[in-house]
Amino acid sequence: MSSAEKYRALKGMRDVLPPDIYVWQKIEGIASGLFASYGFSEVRTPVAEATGLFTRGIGEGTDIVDKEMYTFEDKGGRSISLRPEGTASVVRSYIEHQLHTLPSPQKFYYAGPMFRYERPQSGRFRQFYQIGVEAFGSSSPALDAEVISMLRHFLQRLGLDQLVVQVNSIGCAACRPGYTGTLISFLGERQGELCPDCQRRHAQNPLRILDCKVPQCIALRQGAPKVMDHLCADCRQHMELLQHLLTGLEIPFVLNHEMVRGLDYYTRTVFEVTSGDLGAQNAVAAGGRYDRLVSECGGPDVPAFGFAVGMERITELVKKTLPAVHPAPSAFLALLGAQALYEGLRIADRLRTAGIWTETGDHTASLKSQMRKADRVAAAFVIIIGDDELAAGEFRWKKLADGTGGSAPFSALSSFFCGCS
RNA sequence: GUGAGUGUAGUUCAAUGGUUAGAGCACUGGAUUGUGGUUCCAGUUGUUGGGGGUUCGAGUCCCCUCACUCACCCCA
Repeated sequence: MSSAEKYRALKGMRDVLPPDIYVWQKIEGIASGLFASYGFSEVRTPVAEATGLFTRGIGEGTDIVDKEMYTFEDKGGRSISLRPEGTASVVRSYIEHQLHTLPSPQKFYYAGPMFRYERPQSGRFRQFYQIGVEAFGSSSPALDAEVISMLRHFLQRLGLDQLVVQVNSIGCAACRPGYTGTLISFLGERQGELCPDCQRRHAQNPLRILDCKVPQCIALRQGAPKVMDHLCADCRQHMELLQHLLTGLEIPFVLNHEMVRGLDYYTRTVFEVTSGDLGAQNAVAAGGRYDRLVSECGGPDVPAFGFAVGMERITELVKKTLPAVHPAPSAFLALLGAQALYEGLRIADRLRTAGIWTETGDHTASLKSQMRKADRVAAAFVIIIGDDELAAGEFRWKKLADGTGGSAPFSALSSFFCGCS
Protein backbone atom coordinates (compact mmCIF):
# COMPACT_ATOMS: atom_id res chain seq x y z
CA MET A 1 0.00 0.00 0.00
CA SER A 2 2.81 2.29 0.76
CA SER A 3 5.93 3.22 -1.05
CA ALA A 4 5.65 4.99 -4.36
CA GLU A 5 8.78 3.12 -5.42
CA LYS A 6 6.96 -0.14 -5.96
CA TYR A 7 5.89 -1.15 -9.42
CA ARG A 8 2.31 -2.06 -9.95
CA ALA A 9 0.22 -2.94 -12.96
CA LEU A 10 -0.83 0.13 -14.91
CA LYS A 11 -4.19 1.70 -14.23
CA GLY A 12 -6.93 -0.33 -15.81
CA MET A 13 -4.64 -3.29 -16.48
CA ARG A 14 -4.49 -6.31 -14.27
CA ASP A 15 -3.06 -9.75 -13.71
CA VAL A 16 -5.15 -12.85 -14.09
CA LEU A 17 -3.96 -15.33 -11.48
CA PRO A 18 -5.21 -18.59 -10.02
CA PRO A 19 -7.92 -19.39 -9.25
CA ASP A 20 -9.42 -16.99 -11.81
CA ILE A 21 -7.12 -18.23 -14.53
CA TYR A 22 -8.87 -21.61 -14.43
CA VAL A 23 -12.15 -19.91 -15.24
CA TRP A 24 -10.49 -18.14 -18.16
CA GLN A 25 -9.02 -21.38 -19.46
CA LYS A 26 -12.35 -23.12 -19.19
CA ILE A 27 -14.10 -20.37 -21.14
CA GLU A 28 -11.44 -20.35 -23.84
CA GLY A 29 -11.59 -24.12 -24.09
CA ILE A 30 -15.33 -24.11 -24.55
CA ALA A 31 -15.07 -21.36 -27.15
CA SER A 32 -12.48 -23.07 -29.31
CA GLY A 33 -14.26 -26.40 -29.17
CA LEU A 34 -17.67 -25.01 -29.92
CA PHE A 35 -16.54 -22.57 -32.59
CA ALA A 36 -14.68 -25.35 -34.36
CA SER A 37 -17.92 -27.27 -34.71
CA TYR A 38 -19.31 -24.28 -36.61
CA GLY A 39 -16.26 -24.21 -38.89
CA PHE A 40 -14.49 -21.25 -37.33
CA SER A 41 -10.67 -21.26 -37.33
CA GLU A 42 -8.55 -19.29 -34.92
CA VAL A 43 -6.51 -16.37 -36.23
CA ARG A 44 -3.90 -14.38 -34.36
CA THR A 45 -3.24 -10.89 -35.52
CA PRO A 46 -0.80 -8.31 -34.10
CA VAL A 47 -2.00 -6.16 -31.21
CA ALA A 48 -0.80 -3.04 -33.03
CA GLU A 49 -1.76 -1.73 -36.44
CA ALA A 50 -1.35 1.40 -38.50
CA THR A 51 -3.55 4.03 -36.86
CA GLY A 52 -5.35 4.66 -40.13
CA LEU A 53 -6.84 1.17 -40.16
CA PHE A 54 -8.83 2.01 -37.05
CA THR A 55 -9.73 5.59 -37.90
CA ARG A 56 -11.03 4.45 -41.28
CA GLY A 57 -12.60 1.20 -40.12
CA ILE A 58 -14.21 2.15 -36.84
CA GLY A 59 -14.87 5.67 -37.98
CA GLU A 60 -13.72 9.15 -37.11
CA GLY A 61 -16.24 10.77 -34.87
CA THR A 62 -16.63 7.66 -32.71
CA ASP A 63 -15.44 7.95 -29.14
CA ILE A 64 -13.18 4.98 -29.58
CA VAL A 65 -10.96 6.56 -32.19
CA ASP A 66 -11.42 10.16 -31.08
CA LYS A 67 -10.33 9.80 -27.50
CA GLU A 68 -9.71 6.24 -26.45
CA MET A 69 -6.88 4.91 -28.58
CA TYR A 70 -3.36 4.21 -27.42
CA THR A 71 -1.60 5.92 -30.30
CA PHE A 72 2.11 6.57 -30.61
CA GLU A 73 4.79 7.14 -33.18
CA ASP A 74 7.33 4.41 -33.79
CA LYS A 75 10.99 5.13 -34.42
CA GLY A 76 10.32 5.36 -38.13
CA GLY A 77 7.78 8.14 -37.67
CA ARG A 78 4.74 5.94 -38.40
CA SER A 79 1.57 6.40 -36.39
CA ILE A 80 0.81 3.14 -34.60
CA SER A 81 -2.16 2.24 -32.45
CA LEU A 82 -2.89 -0.57 -30.05
CA ARG A 83 -6.05 -2.25 -31.27
CA PRO A 84 -9.17 -0.99 -29.51
CA GLU A 85 -11.21 -3.87 -30.94
CA GLY A 86 -10.60 -6.92 -33.06
CA THR A 87 -12.65 -6.63 -36.22
CA ALA A 88 -10.51 -4.10 -38.08
CA SER A 89 -7.41 -6.25 -37.70
CA VAL A 90 -9.12 -9.39 -38.93
CA VAL A 91 -10.55 -7.48 -41.89
CA ARG A 92 -7.08 -6.17 -42.71
CA SER A 93 -5.72 -9.69 -42.53
CA TYR A 94 -8.54 -11.03 -44.71
CA ILE A 95 -7.76 -8.44 -47.37
CA GLU A 96 -3.99 -8.69 -47.11
CA HIS A 97 -4.01 -12.46 -47.62
CA GLN A 98 -6.71 -12.36 -50.32
CA LEU A 99 -8.87 -14.75 -48.39
CA HIS A 100 -11.87 -13.93 -50.57
CA THR A 101 -10.30 -16.27 -53.13
CA LEU A 102 -11.05 -19.17 -50.78
CA PRO A 103 -14.52 -20.69 -50.63
CA SER A 104 -17.05 -18.48 -48.85
CA PRO A 105 -17.91 -18.03 -46.15
CA GLN A 106 -14.55 -17.79 -44.43
CA LYS A 107 -15.02 -18.00 -40.69
CA PHE A 108 -12.57 -16.96 -38.01
CA TYR A 109 -12.32 -16.40 -34.30
CA TYR A 110 -9.73 -14.73 -32.14
CA ALA A 111 -9.02 -14.17 -28.48
CA GLY A 112 -6.77 -11.55 -27.03
CA PRO A 113 -6.27 -8.20 -25.37
CA MET A 114 -7.75 -4.92 -26.63
CA PHE A 115 -6.76 -1.48 -25.44
CA ARG A 116 -8.82 1.61 -24.79
CA TYR A 117 -7.73 4.60 -22.79
CA GLU A 118 -10.81 5.03 -20.60
CA ARG A 119 -11.51 5.66 -16.96
CA PRO A 120 -11.66 2.17 -15.41
CA GLN A 121 -14.71 1.06 -13.52
CA SER A 122 -16.49 -2.15 -12.71
CA GLY A 123 -16.31 -4.34 -15.83
CA ARG A 124 -14.27 -1.83 -17.79
CA PHE A 125 -10.53 -1.91 -18.22
CA ARG A 126 -7.88 -0.25 -20.34
CA GLN A 127 -6.54 -3.61 -21.35
CA PHE A 128 -9.41 -6.03 -21.67
CA TYR A 129 -9.87 -9.36 -23.39
CA GLN A 130 -12.29 -10.25 -26.07
CA ILE A 131 -13.17 -13.45 -27.82
CA GLY A 132 -14.52 -12.48 -31.20
CA VAL A 133 -15.70 -14.14 -34.38
CA GLU A 134 -15.90 -12.82 -37.92
CA ALA A 135 -17.51 -14.54 -40.89
CA PHE A 136 -16.89 -13.21 -44.40
CA GLY A 137 -18.61 -13.71 -47.70
CA SER A 138 -22.29 -14.19 -47.08
CA SER A 139 -25.00 -11.57 -47.03
CA SER A 140 -27.67 -14.08 -46.12
CA PRO A 141 -29.52 -13.65 -42.83
CA ALA A 142 -28.79 -17.34 -42.37
CA LEU A 143 -25.27 -16.33 -41.46
CA ASP A 144 -26.54 -13.82 -38.90
CA ALA A 145 -28.75 -16.48 -37.38
CA GLU A 146 -26.10 -19.17 -37.25
CA VAL A 147 -23.55 -16.91 -35.65
CA ILE A 148 -26.00 -15.61 -33.07
CA SER A 149 -26.99 -19.20 -32.40
CA MET A 150 -23.36 -20.09 -31.86
CA LEU A 151 -23.05 -17.29 -29.32
CA ARG A 152 -26.17 -18.53 -27.60
CA HIS A 153 -24.76 -22.03 -27.28
CA PHE A 154 -21.51 -20.64 -26.02
CA LEU A 155 -23.30 -18.78 -23.24
CA GLN A 156 -25.44 -21.80 -22.46
CA ARG A 157 -22.40 -24.01 -22.03
CA LEU A 158 -21.17 -21.53 -19.46
CA GLY A 159 -24.40 -21.73 -17.56
CA LEU A 160 -25.56 -18.31 -18.75
CA ASP A 161 -28.72 -19.35 -20.49
CA GLN A 162 -31.09 -16.73 -19.16
CA LEU A 163 -29.43 -13.91 -21.11
CA VAL A 164 -31.58 -12.29 -23.75
CA VAL A 165 -30.42 -11.13 -27.15
CA GLN A 166 -31.50 -7.67 -28.24
CA VAL A 167 -31.72 -7.18 -31.97
CA ASN A 168 -32.21 -4.25 -34.31
CA SER A 169 -31.62 -3.30 -37.91
CA ILE A 170 -30.02 0.01 -38.73
CA GLY A 171 -30.45 -0.27 -42.49
CA CYS A 172 -27.93 0.06 -45.25
CA ALA A 173 -26.42 2.73 -47.47
CA ALA A 174 -29.60 2.71 -49.53
CA CYS A 175 -32.15 3.31 -46.81
CA ARG A 176 -30.37 4.78 -43.80
CA PRO A 177 -29.92 8.30 -45.21
CA GLY A 178 -33.64 8.46 -45.86
CA TYR A 179 -34.38 7.41 -42.31
CA THR A 180 -31.98 9.85 -40.67
CA GLY A 181 -33.63 12.53 -42.79
CA THR A 182 -37.05 11.74 -41.39
CA LEU A 183 -35.61 11.51 -37.88
CA ILE A 184 -34.11 14.97 -38.24
CA SER A 185 -37.28 16.46 -39.59
CA PHE A 186 -39.23 14.79 -36.77
CA LEU A 187 -37.05 16.58 -34.24
CA GLY A 188 -37.41 19.74 -36.30
CA GLU A 189 -37.19 22.96 -34.37
CA ARG A 190 -36.80 21.13 -31.08
CA GLN A 191 -33.33 19.86 -31.93
CA GLY A 192 -31.99 22.83 -30.02
CA GLU A 193 -33.36 21.27 -26.83
CA LEU A 194 -31.21 18.15 -27.21
CA CYS A 195 -28.24 17.65 -24.89
CA PRO A 196 -24.92 19.06 -26.14
CA ASP A 197 -23.70 15.61 -27.18
CA CYS A 198 -26.82 15.05 -29.25
CA GLN A 199 -26.46 18.48 -30.86
CA ARG A 200 -23.20 17.19 -32.20
CA ARG A 201 -24.65 13.81 -33.12
CA HIS A 202 -27.45 15.57 -34.92
CA ALA A 203 -24.96 16.69 -37.51
CA GLN A 204 -22.47 13.80 -37.47
CA ASN A 205 -24.38 10.63 -36.70
CA PRO A 206 -28.09 11.19 -36.07
CA LEU A 207 -28.69 7.53 -35.28
CA ARG A 208 -26.82 7.90 -32.02
CA ILE A 209 -29.51 10.23 -30.72
CA LEU A 210 -31.66 7.13 -30.39
CA ASP A 211 -29.65 5.59 -27.58
CA CYS A 212 -28.84 8.76 -25.62
CA LYS A 213 -29.80 8.33 -21.98
CA VAL A 214 -30.27 11.98 -21.07
CA PRO A 215 -33.91 12.36 -19.90
CA GLN A 216 -34.68 15.36 -22.09
CA CYS A 217 -33.44 13.51 -25.16
CA ILE A 218 -35.51 10.46 -24.26
CA ALA A 219 -38.52 12.77 -23.97
CA LEU A 220 -37.81 14.54 -27.24
CA ARG A 221 -37.65 11.33 -29.22
CA GLN A 222 -40.98 10.06 -27.91
CA GLY A 223 -42.92 8.85 -30.88
CA ALA A 224 -39.94 9.24 -33.18
CA PRO A 225 -39.99 7.19 -36.37
CA LYS A 226 -38.38 3.76 -36.02
CA VAL A 227 -35.55 2.63 -38.28
CA MET A 228 -37.30 -0.67 -38.73
CA ASP A 229 -40.28 1.09 -40.36
CA HIS A 230 -38.07 2.85 -42.88
CA LEU A 231 -35.94 0.01 -44.19
CA CYS A 232 -35.60 -0.61 -47.90
CA ALA A 233 -37.14 -3.79 -49.26
CA ASP A 234 -33.90 -5.77 -49.07
CA CYS A 235 -33.15 -4.74 -45.51
CA ARG A 236 -36.70 -5.44 -44.42
CA GLN A 237 -36.60 -8.89 -45.99
CA HIS A 238 -33.26 -9.57 -44.32
CA MET A 239 -34.64 -8.59 -40.95
CA GLU A 240 -37.82 -10.57 -41.32
CA LEU A 241 -36.04 -13.74 -42.34
CA LEU A 242 -33.54 -13.32 -39.51
CA GLN A 243 -36.32 -13.12 -36.95
CA HIS A 244 -37.96 -16.15 -38.48
CA LEU A 245 -34.73 -18.14 -38.26
CA LEU A 246 -33.96 -17.02 -34.71
CA THR A 247 -37.39 -18.14 -33.65
CA GLY A 248 -36.83 -21.48 -35.34
CA LEU A 249 -33.55 -21.87 -33.46
CA GLU A 250 -35.39 -21.13 -30.23
CA ILE A 251 -33.24 -18.14 -29.42
CA PRO A 252 -35.02 -15.71 -27.10
CA PHE A 253 -34.64 -12.21 -28.50
CA VAL A 254 -36.31 -8.85 -28.24
CA LEU A 255 -36.38 -6.07 -30.78
CA ASN A 256 -34.80 -2.90 -29.49
CA HIS A 257 -35.54 -0.02 -31.84
CA GLU A 258 -33.18 2.29 -30.02
CA MET A 259 -30.05 0.15 -30.04
CA VAL A 260 -27.65 1.47 -32.67
CA ARG A 261 -24.12 0.50 -31.46
CA GLY A 262 -21.15 2.80 -31.22
CA LEU A 263 -19.11 1.71 -34.19
CA ASP A 264 -19.71 3.21 -37.59
CA TYR A 265 -19.21 0.12 -39.68
CA TYR A 266 -22.40 -1.73 -38.90
CA THR A 267 -25.10 -2.27 -41.53
CA ARG A 268 -28.45 -3.98 -41.16
CA THR A 269 -28.30 -6.35 -38.20
CA VAL A 270 -26.94 -5.17 -34.86
CA PHE A 271 -27.34 -7.11 -31.64
CA GLU A 272 -26.29 -7.10 -28.04
CA VAL A 273 -26.42 -9.42 -25.06
CA THR A 274 -26.60 -7.73 -21.69
CA SER A 275 -26.76 -8.95 -18.11
CA GLY A 276 -28.56 -7.54 -15.14
CA ASP A 277 -25.93 -8.92 -12.76
CA LEU A 278 -23.00 -6.78 -13.77
CA GLY A 279 -23.29 -3.12 -12.84
CA ALA A 280 -23.30 -0.24 -15.26
CA GLN A 281 -21.10 -1.93 -17.86
CA ASN A 282 -23.56 -4.65 -18.66
CA ALA A 283 -22.89 -5.61 -22.28
CA VAL A 284 -21.57 -9.13 -22.30
CA ALA A 285 -21.41 -9.63 -26.04
CA ALA A 286 -22.30 -7.56 -29.04
CA GLY A 287 -21.90 -7.46 -32.77
CA GLY A 288 -23.62 -7.24 -36.07
CA ARG A 289 -23.31 -7.15 -39.80
CA TYR A 290 -20.71 -5.02 -41.58
CA ASP A 291 -21.23 -5.39 -45.29
CA ARG A 292 -19.16 -2.41 -46.37
CA LEU A 293 -16.18 -2.56 -44.06
CA VAL A 294 -14.05 -4.87 -46.20
CA SER A 295 -14.42 -2.70 -49.27
CA GLU A 296 -13.95 0.46 -47.27
CA CYS A 297 -10.66 -0.89 -46.01
CA GLY A 298 -9.49 -1.43 -49.58
CA GLY A 299 -10.68 -4.97 -50.16
CA PRO A 300 -13.25 -6.51 -52.47
CA ASP A 301 -16.96 -5.99 -51.91
CA VAL A 302 -17.46 -8.73 -49.32
CA PRO A 303 -20.21 -8.75 -46.71
CA ALA A 304 -19.48 -9.95 -43.20
CA PHE A 305 -20.93 -10.59 -39.78
CA GLY A 306 -19.31 -10.87 -36.37
CA PHE A 307 -19.43 -10.33 -32.65
CA ALA A 308 -17.17 -10.05 -29.63
CA VAL A 309 -17.64 -11.13 -26.04
CA GLY A 310 -15.96 -9.42 -23.11
CA MET A 311 -13.92 -11.95 -21.15
CA GLU A 312 -13.81 -10.01 -17.89
CA ARG A 313 -17.57 -9.61 -17.90
CA ILE A 314 -18.19 -13.23 -18.82
CA THR A 315 -15.86 -14.49 -16.10
CA GLU A 316 -17.67 -12.39 -13.52
CA LEU A 317 -20.92 -14.07 -14.43
CA VAL A 318 -19.43 -17.53 -14.70
CA LYS A 319 -17.86 -17.22 -11.27
CA LYS A 320 -21.32 -16.67 -9.85
CA THR A 321 -22.76 -19.82 -11.35
CA LEU A 322 -19.94 -22.35 -11.40
CA PRO A 323 -18.14 -23.52 -8.27
CA ALA A 324 -14.50 -22.48 -8.03
CA VAL A 325 -11.98 -25.09 -9.08
CA HIS A 326 -8.90 -25.71 -6.99
CA PRO A 327 -6.54 -28.08 -8.76
CA ALA A 328 -4.48 -30.04 -6.26
CA PRO A 329 -1.58 -32.48 -6.47
CA SER A 330 -2.28 -36.20 -6.39
CA ALA A 331 0.91 -37.07 -4.59
CA PHE A 332 2.99 -35.30 -1.98
CA LEU A 333 6.29 -37.00 -1.21
CA ALA A 334 7.35 -36.43 2.38
CA LEU A 335 11.11 -36.98 2.38
CA LEU A 336 13.13 -37.73 5.49
CA GLY A 337 16.85 -37.38 5.04
CA ALA A 338 19.40 -37.14 2.25
CA GLN A 339 18.94 -40.65 0.91
CA ALA A 340 15.19 -40.08 0.75
CA LEU A 341 15.77 -36.91 -1.25
CA TYR A 342 17.84 -38.81 -3.80
CA GLU A 343 15.29 -41.58 -4.22
CA GLY A 344 12.37 -39.22 -3.83
CA LEU A 345 13.33 -37.08 -6.79
CA ARG A 346 13.71 -40.21 -8.92
CA ILE A 347 10.28 -41.37 -7.86
CA ALA A 348 8.70 -37.95 -8.43
CA ASP A 349 10.24 -37.97 -11.89
CA ARG A 350 8.56 -41.28 -12.72
CA LEU A 351 5.19 -40.21 -11.39
CA ARG A 352 5.24 -36.95 -13.31
CA THR A 353 6.21 -38.76 -16.47
CA ALA A 354 3.07 -40.83 -15.93
CA GLY A 355 1.08 -37.60 -15.80
CA ILE A 356 0.58 -37.58 -12.04
CA TRP A 357 0.86 -34.20 -10.37
CA THR A 358 3.52 -34.73 -7.72
CA GLU A 359 4.98 -32.35 -5.16
CA THR A 360 7.96 -33.00 -2.94
CA GLY A 361 8.52 -31.87 0.63
CA ASP A 362 11.59 -30.30 2.20
CA HIS A 363 13.73 -33.30 3.18
CA THR A 364 15.30 -31.35 6.05
CA ALA A 365 11.97 -30.43 7.61
CA SER A 366 10.12 -32.52 10.15
CA LEU A 367 7.52 -34.99 8.99
CA LYS A 368 4.93 -32.97 10.86
CA SER A 369 5.65 -29.83 8.90
CA GLN A 370 5.73 -31.75 5.64
CA MET A 371 2.35 -33.26 6.46
CA ARG A 372 1.03 -29.84 7.22
CA LYS A 373 2.31 -28.56 3.90
CA ALA A 374 0.70 -31.48 2.09
CA ASP A 375 -2.58 -30.63 3.74
CA ARG A 376 -2.28 -26.98 2.83
CA VAL A 377 -1.79 -27.74 -0.86
CA ALA A 378 -4.69 -30.20 -0.59
CA ALA A 379 -2.71 -33.17 -1.86
CA ALA A 380 -4.72 -36.36 -2.26
CA PHE A 381 -2.01 -38.71 -0.93
CA VAL A 382 1.12 -38.30 1.11
CA ILE A 383 3.86 -40.78 0.30
CA ILE A 384 6.34 -41.09 3.13
CA ILE A 385 9.88 -41.98 2.19
CA GLY A 386 12.56 -42.30 4.87
CA ASP A 387 15.39 -44.61 5.87
CA ASP A 388 12.98 -47.23 7.18
CA GLU A 389 11.02 -47.34 3.97
CA LEU A 390 14.09 -47.46 1.78
CA ALA A 391 15.49 -50.33 3.85
CA ALA A 392 12.21 -52.24 3.62
CA GLY A 393 11.62 -51.48 -0.04
CA GLU A 394 8.15 -50.23 0.79
CA PHE A 395 6.68 -46.74 1.00
CA ARG A 396 4.06 -45.69 3.50
CA TRP A 397 1.07 -43.75 2.23
CA LYS A 398 -1.76 -41.78 3.75
CA LYS A 399 -4.91 -40.51 2.13
CA LEU A 400 -5.51 -37.07 3.55
CA ALA A 401 -9.24 -36.93 2.93
CA ASP A 402 -10.05 -39.75 5.36
CA GLY A 403 -6.77 -40.42 7.15
CA THR A 404 -6.49 -43.99 5.95
CA GLY A 405 -3.04 -45.35 5.17
CA GLY A 406 -0.85 -48.33 4.62
CA SER A 407 2.29 -49.43 2.86
CA ALA A 408 3.20 -50.88 -0.49
CA PRO A 409 6.35 -51.82 -2.41
CA PHE A 410 8.05 -49.03 -4.38
CA SER A 411 7.66 -51.07 -7.54
CA ALA A 412 3.89 -50.59 -7.26
CA LEU A 413 3.98 -46.81 -6.92
CA SER A 414 2.90 -45.84 -10.42
CA SER A 415 0.03 -48.31 -10.51
CA PHE A 416 -0.96 -47.09 -7.04
CA PHE A 417 -2.00 -43.82 -8.63
CA CYS A 418 -3.85 -45.18 -11.61
CA GLY A 419 -7.36 -43.86 -11.40
CA CYS A 420 -6.54 -41.44 -8.60
CA SER A 421 -5.24 -38.53 -10.61
C1' G B 1 -12.61 14.32 -19.48
C1' U B 2 -16.58 15.06 -15.10
C1' G B 3 -18.50 13.63 -10.18
C1' A B 4 -18.65 10.90 -5.55
C1' G B 5 -16.56 7.50 -1.95
C1' U B 6 -12.36 5.04 0.35
C1' G B 7 -6.96 4.76 1.84
C1' U B 8 -4.25 1.70 9.10
C1' A B 9 0.21 -5.31 9.14
C1' G B 10 0.33 -10.03 3.57
C1' U B 11 -5.34 -9.81 4.16
C1' U B 12 -10.20 -8.39 6.65
C1' C B 13 -10.92 -4.71 10.04
C1' A B 14 -10.48 -1.92 15.22
C1' A B 15 -8.45 2.51 17.81
C1' U B 16 -14.45 9.46 22.26
C1' G B 17 -8.03 14.73 19.20
C1' G B 18 -4.53 12.14 24.49
C1' U B 19 0.77 6.78 26.75
C1' U B 20 4.68 2.49 23.08
C1' A B 21 -1.47 2.04 16.86
C1' G B 22 -4.38 -3.33 18.22
C1' A B 23 -7.35 -8.05 16.93
C1' G B 24 -8.99 -12.18 13.74
C1' C B 25 -7.26 -14.75 9.55
C1' A B 26 -2.78 -15.97 7.12
C1' C B 27 2.41 -17.15 7.62
C1' U B 28 6.74 -19.61 10.57
C1' G B 29 8.09 -22.73 14.63
C1' G B 30 6.74 -25.74 18.76
C1' A B 31 3.28 -29.03 22.18
C1' U B 32 8.92 -35.85 24.55
C1' U B 33 11.82 -39.54 18.89
C1' G B 34 8.47 -40.22 11.96
C1' U B 35 2.00 -38.56 10.68
C1' G B 36 -1.93 -33.18 8.39
C1' G B 37 -6.89 -30.94 9.56
C1' U B 38 -9.41 -29.37 15.44
C1' U B 39 -7.00 -27.35 19.94
C1' C B 40 -3.01 -24.84 22.82
C1' C B 41 1.64 -21.84 23.06
C1' A B 42 5.19 -18.59 20.86
C1' G B 43 7.05 -15.50 16.96
C1' U B 44 7.28 -12.06 12.38
C1' U B 45 5.34 -7.67 9.58
C1' G B 46 3.32 -0.95 9.88
C1' U B 47 7.47 5.48 8.01
C1' U B 48 -1.41 4.81 9.59
C1' G B 49 -0.63 6.15 0.84
C1' G B 50 2.68 10.82 0.41
C1' G B 51 3.44 16.16 1.60
C1' G B 52 2.06 20.47 4.21
C1' G B 53 -1.01 22.93 7.98
C1' U B 54 -4.05 23.67 12.78
C1' U B 55 -3.02 22.02 17.94
C1' C B 56 0.47 21.39 24.08
C1' G B 57 -0.70 16.79 21.34
C1' A B 58 -3.14 14.26 14.71
C1' G B 59 -4.41 7.48 12.43
C1' U B 60 -8.44 11.02 13.90
C1' C B 61 -9.47 18.03 11.96
C1' C B 62 -8.08 21.30 7.29
C1' C B 63 -5.51 21.88 2.37
C1' C B 64 -2.71 19.70 -1.66
C1' U B 65 -1.20 15.28 -4.05
C1' C B 66 -1.22 10.11 -5.36
C1' A B 67 -3.68 5.44 -5.56
C1' C B 68 -7.95 2.47 -5.52
C1' U B 69 -13.36 1.95 -6.07
C1' C B 70 -18.04 3.24 -8.11
C1' A B 71 -20.89 6.25 -11.37
C1' C B 72 -21.37 9.71 -15.72
C1' C B 73 -19.62 9.26 -20.59
C1' C B 74 -18.62 5.24 -23.70
C1' C B 75 -18.59 0.22 -24.53
C1' A B 76 -17.08 -5.91 -24.58
